[in-house]
Amino acid sequence: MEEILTQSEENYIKAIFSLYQQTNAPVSTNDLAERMETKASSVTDMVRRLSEKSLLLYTKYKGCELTKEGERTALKTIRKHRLWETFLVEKLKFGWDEVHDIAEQLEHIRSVKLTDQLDAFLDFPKFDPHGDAIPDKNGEIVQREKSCKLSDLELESEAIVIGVADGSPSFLRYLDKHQITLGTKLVIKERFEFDDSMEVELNDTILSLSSAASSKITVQLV
Amino acid sequence: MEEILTQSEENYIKAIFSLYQQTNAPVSTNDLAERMETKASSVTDMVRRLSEKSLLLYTKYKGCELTKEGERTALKTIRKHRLWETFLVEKLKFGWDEVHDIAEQLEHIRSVKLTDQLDAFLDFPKFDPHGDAIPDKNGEIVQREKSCKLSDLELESEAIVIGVADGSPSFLRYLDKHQITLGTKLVIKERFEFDDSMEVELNDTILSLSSAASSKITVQLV
DNA sequence: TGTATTTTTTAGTCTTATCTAAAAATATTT
DNA sequence: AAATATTTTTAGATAAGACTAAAAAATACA
Repeated sequence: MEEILTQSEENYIKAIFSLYQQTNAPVSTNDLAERMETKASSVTDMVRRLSEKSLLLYTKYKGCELTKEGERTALKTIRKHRLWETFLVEKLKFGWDEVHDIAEQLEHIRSVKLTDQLDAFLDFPKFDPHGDAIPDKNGEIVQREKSCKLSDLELESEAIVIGVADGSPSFLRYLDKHQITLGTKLVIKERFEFDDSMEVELNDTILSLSSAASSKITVQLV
Repeated sequence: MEEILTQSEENYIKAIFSLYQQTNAPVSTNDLAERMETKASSVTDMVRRLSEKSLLLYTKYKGCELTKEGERTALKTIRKHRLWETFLVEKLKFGWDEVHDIAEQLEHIRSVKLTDQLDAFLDFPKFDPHGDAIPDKNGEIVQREKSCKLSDLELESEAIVIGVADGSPSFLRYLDKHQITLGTKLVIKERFEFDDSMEVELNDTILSLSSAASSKITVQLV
Protein backbone atom coordinates (compact mmCIF):
# COMPACT_ATOMS: atom_id res chain seq x y z
CA MET A 1 0.00 0.00 0.00
CA GLU A 2 2.73 2.42 -0.99
CA GLU A 3 0.71 5.60 -1.51
CA ILE A 4 1.58 7.76 -4.50
CA LEU A 5 1.76 11.37 -3.37
CA THR A 6 1.52 14.57 -5.35
CA GLN A 7 4.37 17.07 -5.18
CA SER A 8 2.21 19.34 -3.11
CA GLU A 9 1.52 16.59 -0.61
CA GLU A 10 5.22 15.78 -0.35
CA ASN A 11 5.99 19.43 0.28
CA TYR A 12 3.47 19.61 3.10
CA ILE A 13 4.90 16.47 4.70
CA LYS A 14 8.39 17.91 4.53
CA ALA A 15 7.27 21.20 6.07
CA ILE A 16 5.46 19.44 8.90
CA PHE A 17 8.52 17.31 9.57
CA SER A 18 10.77 20.32 9.80
CA LEU A 19 8.40 22.44 11.90
CA TYR A 20 7.88 19.54 14.27
CA GLN A 21 11.63 19.15 14.70
CA GLN A 22 11.91 22.79 15.76
CA THR A 23 9.36 22.68 18.55
CA ASN A 24 8.70 19.03 19.31
CA ALA A 25 5.02 19.88 19.45
CA PRO A 26 2.07 19.42 17.08
CA VAL A 27 2.28 21.78 14.12
CA SER A 28 -0.42 24.45 14.04
CA THR A 29 -2.42 25.21 10.94
CA ASN A 30 -1.26 28.81 10.87
CA ASP A 31 2.44 28.01 11.23
CA LEU A 32 2.14 25.51 8.44
CA ALA A 33 0.29 28.02 6.28
CA GLU A 34 3.06 30.55 6.81
CA ARG A 35 5.77 28.03 5.97
CA MET A 36 3.94 26.89 2.85
CA GLU A 37 3.15 30.46 1.85
CA THR A 38 -0.53 29.65 1.53
CA LYS A 39 -3.76 30.24 3.41
CA ALA A 40 -4.88 28.48 6.57
CA SER A 41 -7.98 27.18 4.83
CA SER A 42 -5.89 25.43 2.21
CA VAL A 43 -3.84 23.84 4.96
CA THR A 44 -6.90 22.51 6.75
CA ASP A 45 -7.97 20.85 3.50
CA MET A 46 -4.61 19.29 2.83
CA VAL A 47 -4.10 18.15 6.40
CA ARG A 48 -7.43 16.36 6.29
CA ARG A 49 -6.42 14.60 3.08
CA LEU A 50 -3.08 13.54 4.49
CA SER A 51 -4.67 12.32 7.67
CA GLU A 52 -7.04 10.17 5.59
CA LYS A 53 -3.95 8.65 4.00
CA SER A 54 -2.68 8.08 7.53
CA LEU A 55 0.48 10.03 6.98
CA LEU A 56 -0.31 12.25 9.94
CA LEU A 57 -2.48 12.55 13.00
CA TYR A 58 -4.76 15.51 13.03
CA THR A 59 -7.01 16.79 15.77
CA LYS A 60 -9.22 19.72 14.87
CA TYR A 61 -7.93 22.94 16.35
CA LYS A 62 -4.99 21.07 17.86
CA GLY A 63 -2.61 20.82 14.92
CA CYS A 64 -0.99 17.76 13.39
CA GLU A 65 2.05 15.53 13.62
CA LEU A 66 3.41 12.87 11.29
CA THR A 67 2.83 9.17 11.78
CA LYS A 68 5.74 6.74 11.42
CA GLU A 69 4.79 6.35 7.78
CA GLY A 70 4.62 10.11 7.30
CA GLU A 71 8.05 10.43 8.82
CA ARG A 72 9.44 7.80 6.47
CA THR A 73 7.96 9.74 3.57
CA ALA A 74 9.53 12.98 4.77
CA LEU A 75 12.93 11.34 5.15
CA LYS A 76 12.76 9.92 1.64
CA THR A 77 12.09 13.36 0.21
CA ILE A 78 14.81 14.97 2.33
CA ARG A 79 17.22 12.25 1.22
CA LYS A 80 16.52 13.00 -2.42
CA HIS A 81 16.74 16.75 -1.90
CA ARG A 82 20.12 16.58 -0.23
CA LEU A 83 21.57 14.03 -2.64
CA TRP A 84 20.59 16.23 -5.58
CA GLU A 85 22.09 19.30 -3.89
CA THR A 86 25.30 17.37 -3.42
CA PHE A 87 25.24 16.30 -7.06
CA LEU A 88 24.69 19.85 -8.27
CA VAL A 89 27.59 21.23 -6.25
CA GLU A 90 30.05 18.35 -6.56
CA LYS A 91 29.46 17.32 -10.14
CA LEU A 92 27.78 20.19 -11.94
CA LYS A 93 29.80 22.96 -10.24
CA PHE A 94 26.90 24.95 -8.89
CA GLY A 95 27.45 27.34 -5.99
CA TRP A 96 25.93 26.28 -2.66
CA ASP A 97 23.59 29.24 -2.86
CA GLU A 98 22.12 28.15 -6.20
CA VAL A 99 21.02 24.62 -5.58
CA HIS A 100 18.01 24.81 -3.32
CA ASP A 101 15.34 25.68 -5.88
CA ILE A 102 16.49 23.11 -8.39
CA ALA A 103 16.65 20.42 -5.70
CA GLU A 104 13.10 21.35 -4.71
CA GLN A 105 12.08 20.15 -8.15
CA LEU A 106 14.38 17.15 -8.39
CA GLU A 107 13.34 15.78 -4.99
CA HIS A 108 9.97 14.80 -6.45
CA ILE A 109 11.33 12.47 -9.11
CA ARG A 110 9.95 9.02 -8.38
CA SER A 111 12.46 6.20 -8.74
CA VAL A 112 14.06 4.33 -5.90
CA LYS A 113 16.73 3.00 -8.21
CA LEU A 114 17.59 6.50 -9.39
CA THR A 115 18.03 7.73 -5.83
CA ASP A 116 20.16 4.79 -4.83
CA GLN A 117 22.35 4.90 -7.94
CA LEU A 118 22.83 8.62 -7.45
CA ASP A 119 23.82 7.94 -3.86
CA ALA A 120 26.39 5.41 -5.05
CA PHE A 121 27.63 7.72 -7.82
CA LEU A 122 28.29 10.40 -5.18
CA ASP A 123 30.03 7.80 -3.02
CA PHE A 124 27.39 7.72 -0.27
CA PRO A 125 27.87 11.21 1.09
CA LYS A 126 26.85 11.75 4.74
CA PHE A 127 26.35 15.52 4.51
CA ASP A 128 25.07 17.90 1.88
CA PRO A 129 26.71 21.17 0.75
CA HIS A 130 25.10 23.04 3.66
CA GLY A 131 26.30 20.55 6.24
CA ASP A 132 22.92 18.88 6.71
CA ALA A 133 22.92 15.11 7.19
CA ILE A 134 21.71 12.97 4.29
CA PRO A 135 19.40 10.09 5.35
CA ASP A 136 20.57 6.75 3.97
CA LYS A 137 18.44 4.19 2.10
CA ASN A 138 16.77 3.23 5.38
CA GLY A 139 16.18 6.77 6.56
CA GLU A 140 19.05 6.65 9.06
CA ILE A 141 20.88 9.88 9.75
CA VAL A 142 24.43 10.25 11.08
CA GLN A 143 24.34 12.07 14.39
CA ARG A 144 27.11 14.62 14.94
CA GLU A 145 28.81 15.15 18.26
CA LYS A 146 29.00 18.44 20.12
CA SER A 147 28.15 20.97 17.46
CA CYS A 148 27.17 24.50 18.50
CA LYS A 149 26.53 27.94 17.11
CA LEU A 150 29.55 30.09 16.38
CA SER A 151 27.92 32.78 18.48
CA ASP A 152 28.15 30.53 21.57
CA LEU A 153 31.93 30.20 21.53
CA GLU A 154 34.30 31.70 24.11
CA LEU A 155 37.20 33.97 23.31
CA GLU A 156 40.21 32.21 21.78
CA SER A 157 38.33 29.01 21.04
CA GLU A 158 39.07 27.31 17.73
CA ALA A 159 36.37 25.70 15.63
CA ILE A 160 35.52 24.35 12.21
CA VAL A 161 32.44 25.33 10.24
CA ILE A 162 30.23 22.27 9.74
CA GLY A 163 26.93 23.77 8.65
CA VAL A 164 24.58 26.71 8.29
CA ALA A 165 21.23 27.21 9.99
CA ASP A 166 20.00 29.38 7.13
CA GLY A 167 20.28 28.27 3.53
CA SER A 168 19.09 31.49 1.93
CA PRO A 169 21.09 32.54 -1.12
CA SER A 170 21.85 35.97 0.34
CA PHE A 171 23.37 34.50 3.49
CA LEU A 172 25.30 31.88 1.56
CA ARG A 173 26.70 34.46 -0.81
CA TYR A 174 27.67 36.57 2.19
CA LEU A 175 29.65 33.62 3.54
CA ASP A 176 31.22 32.98 0.14
CA LYS A 177 32.31 36.58 -0.10
CA HIS A 178 34.10 36.24 3.24
CA GLN A 179 35.62 32.92 2.31
CA ILE A 180 33.64 30.99 4.87
CA THR A 181 32.62 27.54 3.72
CA LEU A 182 32.22 24.03 5.17
CA GLY A 183 35.52 23.06 6.77
CA THR A 184 36.76 26.61 7.32
CA LYS A 185 38.77 26.93 10.54
CA LEU A 186 38.05 29.93 12.79
CA VAL A 187 39.50 31.44 15.96
CA ILE A 188 37.45 33.83 18.10
CA LYS A 189 39.59 36.92 18.62
CA GLU A 190 37.18 39.46 20.11
CA ARG A 191 33.63 39.66 21.39
CA PHE A 192 31.57 42.82 21.82
CA GLU A 193 28.87 42.66 24.45
CA PHE A 194 26.86 45.66 23.31
CA ASP A 195 25.75 44.13 20.00
CA ASP A 196 26.94 40.53 20.35
CA SER A 197 29.17 40.91 17.31
CA MET A 198 32.56 39.21 17.18
CA GLU A 199 35.84 39.21 15.35
CA VAL A 200 37.23 35.93 14.09
CA GLU A 201 40.48 34.98 12.46
CA LEU A 202 40.39 32.88 9.30
CA ASN A 203 43.00 32.35 6.63
CA ASP A 204 45.25 34.78 8.58
CA THR A 205 42.81 37.65 8.29
CA ILE A 206 40.44 39.17 10.80
CA LEU A 207 36.76 39.24 9.98
CA SER A 208 34.01 40.99 11.89
CA LEU A 209 30.68 39.13 12.16
CA SER A 210 27.32 40.42 13.34
CA SER A 211 25.33 38.42 15.84
CA ALA A 212 22.82 37.64 13.09
CA ALA A 213 25.58 35.99 11.06
CA SER A 214 27.45 34.18 13.85
CA SER A 215 24.26 32.66 15.24
CA LYS A 216 23.53 30.99 11.91
CA ILE A 217 26.90 29.32 11.53
CA THR A 218 27.19 25.84 13.02
CA VAL A 219 30.66 24.85 14.23
CA GLN A 220 32.53 22.07 15.97
CA LEU A 221 35.29 22.78 18.49
CA VAL A 222 38.71 21.46 17.51
CA MET B 1 7.19 36.58 -22.60
CA GLU B 2 8.66 33.15 -21.92
CA GLU B 3 5.51 31.15 -21.11
CA ILE B 4 5.67 28.79 -18.17
CA LEU B 5 4.13 25.48 -19.20
CA THR B 6 2.73 22.66 -17.12
CA GLN B 7 4.18 19.19 -17.52
CA SER B 8 1.05 18.13 -19.30
CA GLU B 9 1.37 20.96 -21.79
CA GLU B 10 5.01 20.08 -22.43
CA ASN B 11 4.04 16.47 -23.05
CA TYR B 12 1.41 17.45 -25.59
CA ILE B 13 3.89 19.70 -27.41
CA LYS B 14 6.40 16.87 -27.55
CA ALA B 15 3.81 14.43 -28.89
CA ILE B 16 2.65 16.86 -31.57
CA PHE B 17 6.25 17.47 -32.61
CA SER B 18 6.93 13.76 -32.99
CA LEU B 19 3.66 12.93 -34.77
CA TYR B 20 4.23 15.80 -37.16
CA GLN B 21 7.70 14.54 -37.99
CA GLN B 22 6.27 11.16 -38.95
CA THR B 23 3.73 12.41 -41.47
CA ASN B 24 4.66 16.02 -42.26
CA ALA B 25 0.98 16.84 -42.01
CA PRO B 26 -1.22 18.49 -39.35
CA VAL B 27 -1.75 16.22 -36.35
CA SER B 28 -5.31 15.01 -35.93
CA THR B 29 -7.12 15.14 -32.61
CA ASN B 30 -7.64 11.39 -32.56
CA ASP B 31 -4.03 10.53 -33.32
CA LEU B 32 -2.91 12.84 -30.58
CA ALA B 33 -5.44 11.35 -28.18
CA GLU B 34 -4.12 7.89 -28.91
CA ARG B 35 -0.50 8.95 -28.42
CA MET B 36 -1.32 10.72 -25.16
CA GLU B 37 -3.48 7.84 -23.98
CA THR B 38 -6.38 10.15 -23.31
CA LYS B 39 -9.74 11.08 -24.85
CA ALA B 40 -10.30 13.22 -27.92
CA SER B 41 -12.32 15.71 -25.90
CA SER B 42 -9.39 16.32 -23.58
CA VAL B 43 -7.16 16.88 -26.57
CA THR B 44 -9.51 19.46 -28.08
CA ASP B 45 -9.39 21.37 -24.80
CA MET B 46 -5.65 21.28 -24.51
CA VAL B 47 -5.05 22.15 -28.14
CA ARG B 48 -7.26 25.22 -27.74
CA ARG B 49 -5.26 26.30 -24.69
CA LEU B 50 -1.94 25.82 -26.47
CA SER B 51 -3.15 27.66 -29.51
CA GLU B 52 -4.13 30.61 -27.27
CA LYS B 53 -0.55 30.59 -26.05
CA SER B 54 0.49 30.63 -29.71
CA LEU B 55 2.51 27.46 -29.40
CA LEU B 56 0.52 25.86 -32.20
CA LEU B 57 -1.88 26.59 -35.03
CA TYR B 58 -5.20 24.91 -34.74
CA THR B 59 -8.06 24.78 -37.20
CA LYS B 60 -11.21 23.09 -35.97
CA TYR B 61 -11.64 19.65 -37.48
CA LYS B 62 -8.34 20.08 -39.36
CA GLY B 63 -5.78 19.23 -36.71
CA CYS B 64 -2.85 21.25 -35.42
CA GLU B 65 0.82 21.96 -36.02
CA LEU B 66 3.43 23.72 -33.93
CA THR B 67 4.47 27.31 -34.45
CA LYS B 68 8.16 28.23 -34.46
CA GLU B 69 7.87 28.92 -30.75
CA GLY B 70 6.13 25.60 -30.13
CA GLU B 71 8.90 23.85 -31.99
CA ARG B 72 11.53 25.57 -29.86
CA THR B 73 9.66 24.41 -26.80
CA ALA B 74 9.53 20.84 -28.06
CA LEU B 75 13.24 20.84 -28.82
CA LYS B 76 14.07 22.11 -25.34
CA THR B 77 12.13 19.27 -23.77
CA ILE B 78 13.63 16.71 -26.12
CA ARG B 79 17.09 18.07 -25.34
CA LYS B 80 16.53 17.61 -21.62
CA HIS B 81 15.03 14.16 -22.07
CA ARG B 82 17.98 12.89 -24.10
CA LEU B 83 20.61 14.49 -21.89
CA TRP B 84 19.09 12.86 -18.83
CA GLU B 85 18.93 9.49 -20.59
CA THR B 86 22.58 9.84 -21.44
CA PHE B 87 23.38 10.75 -17.85
CA LEU B 88 21.47 7.76 -16.50
CA VAL B 89 23.26 5.30 -18.77
CA GLU B 90 26.74 6.83 -18.80
CA LYS B 91 27.02 7.92 -15.20
CA LEU B 92 24.48 6.02 -13.17
CA LYS B 93 24.90 2.69 -14.98
CA PHE B 94 21.29 2.18 -16.00
CA GLY B 95 20.45 -0.13 -18.88
CA TRP B 96 19.19 1.56 -22.04
CA ASP B 97 15.84 -0.09 -21.52
CA GLU B 98 15.35 1.44 -18.07
CA VAL B 99 15.84 5.13 -18.67
CA HIS B 100 12.81 6.31 -20.59
CA ASP B 101 10.32 6.62 -17.75
CA ILE B 102 12.73 8.38 -15.44
CA ALA B 103 13.77 10.80 -18.19
CA GLU B 104 10.08 11.52 -18.79
CA GLN B 105 10.04 12.96 -15.29
CA LEU B 106 13.44 14.67 -15.36
CA GLU B 107 12.75 16.43 -18.66
CA HIS B 108 10.30 18.75 -16.89
CA ILE B 109 12.81 20.19 -14.43
CA ARG B 110 13.00 23.91 -15.11
CA SER B 111 16.50 25.35 -15.08
CA VAL B 112 18.44 26.40 -18.12
CA LYS B 113 21.66 26.38 -16.13
CA LEU B 114 21.02 22.83 -14.96
CA THR B 115 20.52 21.63 -18.52
CA ASP B 116 23.61 23.37 -19.81
CA GLN B 117 25.82 22.25 -16.94
CA LEU B 118 24.59 18.69 -17.39
CA ASP B 119 25.40 18.96 -21.09
CA ALA B 120 28.93 20.10 -20.22
CA PHE B 121 29.32 17.41 -17.55
CA LEU B 122 28.48 14.78 -20.17
CA ASP B 123 30.94 16.43 -22.56
CA PHE B 124 28.32 17.71 -25.02
CA PRO B 125 27.09 14.37 -26.36
CA LYS B 126 25.56 14.44 -29.85
CA PHE B 127 23.50 11.25 -29.49
CA ASP B 128 21.60 9.61 -26.67
CA PRO B 129 21.77 5.91 -25.65
CA HIS B 130 19.21 4.99 -28.33
CA GLY B 131 21.10 6.78 -31.08
CA ASP B 132 18.74 9.77 -31.24
CA ALA B 133 20.33 13.17 -31.80
CA ILE B 134 20.47 15.55 -28.85
CA PRO B 135 19.55 19.17 -29.72
CA ASP B 136 22.19 21.64 -28.54
CA LYS B 137 21.60 24.82 -26.52
CA ASN B 138 20.18 26.49 -29.64
CA GLY B 139 18.00 23.59 -30.66
CA GLU B 140 20.36 22.51 -33.45
CA ILE B 141 20.51 18.82 -34.26
CA VAL B 142 23.39 16.98 -35.95
CA GLN B 143 22.16 15.48 -39.18
CA ARG B 144 23.44 12.01 -39.97
CA GLU B 145 24.36 10.88 -43.45
CA LYS B 146 22.91 7.86 -45.24
CA SER B 147 21.34 5.90 -42.40
CA CYS B 148 18.83 3.18 -43.24
CA LYS B 149 16.92 0.32 -41.72
CA LEU B 150 18.78 -2.94 -41.26
CA SER B 151 15.91 -4.61 -43.12
CA ASP B 152 16.76 -2.60 -46.25
CA LEU B 153 20.29 -3.94 -46.63
CA GLU B 154 21.48 -6.25 -49.43
CA LEU B 155 23.18 -9.58 -48.89
CA GLU B 156 26.80 -9.35 -47.73
CA SER B 157 26.58 -5.65 -46.87
CA GLU B 158 28.33 -4.55 -43.71
CA ALA B 159 26.84 -1.96 -41.37
CA ILE B 160 27.05 -0.45 -37.91
CA VAL B 161 24.07 -0.05 -35.59
CA ILE B 162 23.47 3.65 -34.92
CA GLY B 163 19.99 3.71 -33.48
CA VAL B 164 16.66 2.05 -32.76
CA ALA B 165 13.27 3.10 -34.06
CA ASP B 166 11.53 1.59 -31.04
CA GLY B 167 12.65 2.41 -27.52
CA SER B 168 10.35 -0.02 -25.73
CA PRO B 169 12.01 -1.92 -22.87
CA SER B 170 11.05 -5.29 -24.32
CA PHE B 171 12.71 -4.57 -27.67
CA LEU B 172 15.78 -3.08 -26.02
CA ARG B 173 16.15 -6.09 -23.75
CA TYR B 174 15.81 -8.34 -26.80
CA LEU B 175 18.70 -6.47 -28.41
CA ASP B 176 20.75 -6.67 -25.22
CA LYS B 177 20.20 -10.40 -25.03
CA HIS B 178 21.58 -10.79 -28.54
CA GLN B 179 24.48 -8.46 -27.86
CA ILE B 180 23.27 -5.80 -30.24
CA THR B 181 23.98 -2.30 -29.08
CA LEU B 182 24.99 1.06 -30.56
CA GLY B 183 28.19 0.57 -32.54
CA THR B 184 27.71 -3.14 -33.12
CA LYS B 185 29.01 -4.22 -36.55
CA LEU B 186 26.83 -6.56 -38.62
CA VAL B 187 27.14 -8.46 -41.90
CA ILE B 188 24.02 -9.67 -43.73
CA LYS B 189 24.54 -13.39 -44.44
CA GLU B 190 21.13 -14.59 -45.56
CA ARG B 191 17.73 -13.22 -46.44
CA PHE B 192 14.48 -15.16 -46.57
CA GLU B 193 11.83 -13.79 -48.89
CA PHE B 194 8.88 -15.68 -47.47
CA ASP B 195 8.90 -13.88 -44.08
CA ASP B 196 11.48 -11.13 -44.65
CA SER B 197 13.64 -12.51 -41.87
CA MET B 198 17.43 -12.42 -42.17
CA GLU B 199 20.58 -13.90 -40.70
CA VAL B 200 23.36 -11.57 -39.68
CA GLU B 201 26.86 -12.16 -38.43
CA LEU B 202 28.01 -10.29 -35.35
CA ASN B 203 30.88 -11.05 -32.99
CA ASP B 204 31.63 -14.15 -35.10
CA THR B 205 28.23 -15.69 -34.49
CA ILE B 206 25.18 -15.97 -36.69
CA LEU B 207 21.94 -14.47 -35.46
CA SER B 208 18.52 -14.79 -37.01
CA LEU B 209 16.33 -11.69 -36.96
CA SER B 210 12.63 -11.35 -37.73
CA SER B 211 11.43 -8.64 -40.04
CA ALA B 212 9.82 -6.92 -37.07
CA ALA B 213 13.22 -6.70 -35.40
CA SER B 214 15.38 -5.78 -38.41
CA SER B 215 13.04 -3.00 -39.49
CA LYS B 216 13.47 -1.26 -36.15
CA ILE B 217 17.25 -1.21 -36.18
CA THR B 218 18.85 1.83 -37.77
CA VAL B 219 22.26 1.25 -39.37
CA GLN B 220 24.94 2.99 -41.38
CA LEU B 221 26.84 1.22 -44.16
CA VAL B 222 30.59 0.88 -43.58
C1' DT C 1 -16.92 34.95 34.26
C1' DG C 2 -17.81 37.28 30.25
C1' DT C 3 -15.94 39.83 26.40
C1' DA C 4 -12.44 40.50 22.90
C1' DT C 5 -9.00 38.61 20.02
C1' DT C 6 -6.81 35.13 17.57
C1' DT C 7 -6.89 30.77 15.38
C1' DT C 8 -9.07 27.43 12.80
C1' DT C 9 -12.67 25.52 10.16
C1' DT C 10 -16.53 25.58 6.92
C1' DA C 11 -18.79 26.91 2.77
C1' DG C 12 -18.60 28.25 -1.65
C1' DT C 13 -15.74 29.61 -5.90
C1' DC C 14 -11.91 29.14 -9.35
C1' DT C 15 -8.57 26.77 -12.54
C1' DT C 16 -6.42 22.83 -14.75
C1' DA C 17 -6.83 18.61 -16.65
C1' DT C 18 -9.41 15.05 -17.01
C1' DC C 19 -13.89 12.30 -18.09
C1' DT C 20 -18.70 10.83 -20.43
C1' DA C 21 -22.45 11.62 -23.36
C1' DA C 22 -24.44 13.94 -26.95
C1' DA C 23 -24.29 17.01 -30.93
C1' DA C 24 -22.12 18.59 -35.05
C1' DA C 25 -18.97 18.32 -38.84
C1' DT C 26 -16.53 15.59 -42.08
C1' DA C 27 -15.64 11.35 -44.80
C1' DT C 28 -17.09 7.18 -46.97
C1' DT C 29 -20.04 4.22 -49.36
C1' DT C 30 -23.66 2.85 -52.08
C1' DA D 1 -26.58 12.79 -53.65
C1' DA D 2 -28.32 10.38 -49.74
C1' DA D 3 -27.30 7.39 -46.10
C1' DT D 4 -24.00 5.73 -43.04
C1' DA D 5 -19.89 5.84 -40.47
C1' DT D 6 -16.18 8.22 -38.42
C1' DT D 7 -14.06 12.06 -36.34
C1' DT D 8 -14.23 16.02 -33.68
C1' DT D 9 -16.33 19.31 -30.77
C1' DT D 10 -19.46 20.94 -27.17
C1' DA D 11 -21.65 20.63 -22.76
C1' DG D 12 -21.61 19.28 -18.30
C1' DA D 13 -19.23 16.69 -14.34
C1' DT D 14 -15.34 15.56 -11.30
C1' DA D 15 -11.07 15.94 -8.46
C1' DA D 16 -7.00 18.41 -6.69
C1' DG D 17 -5.42 22.37 -4.90
C1' DA D 18 -5.81 26.82 -4.35
C1' DC D 19 -8.65 31.16 -2.90
C1' DT D 20 -12.14 34.54 -0.04
C1' DA D 21 -15.45 35.41 3.31
C1' DA D 22 -17.89 34.08 7.12
C1' DA D 23 -18.75 31.07 11.11
C1' DA D 24 -17.10 28.63 15.05
C1' DA D 25 -13.81 27.28 18.49
C1' DA D 26 -10.05 28.33 21.48
C1' DT D 27 -7.39 31.59 24.01
C1' DA D 28 -6.38 35.86 26.34
C1' DC D 29 -7.61 39.30 29.48
C1' DA D 30 -10.18 42.51 32.20
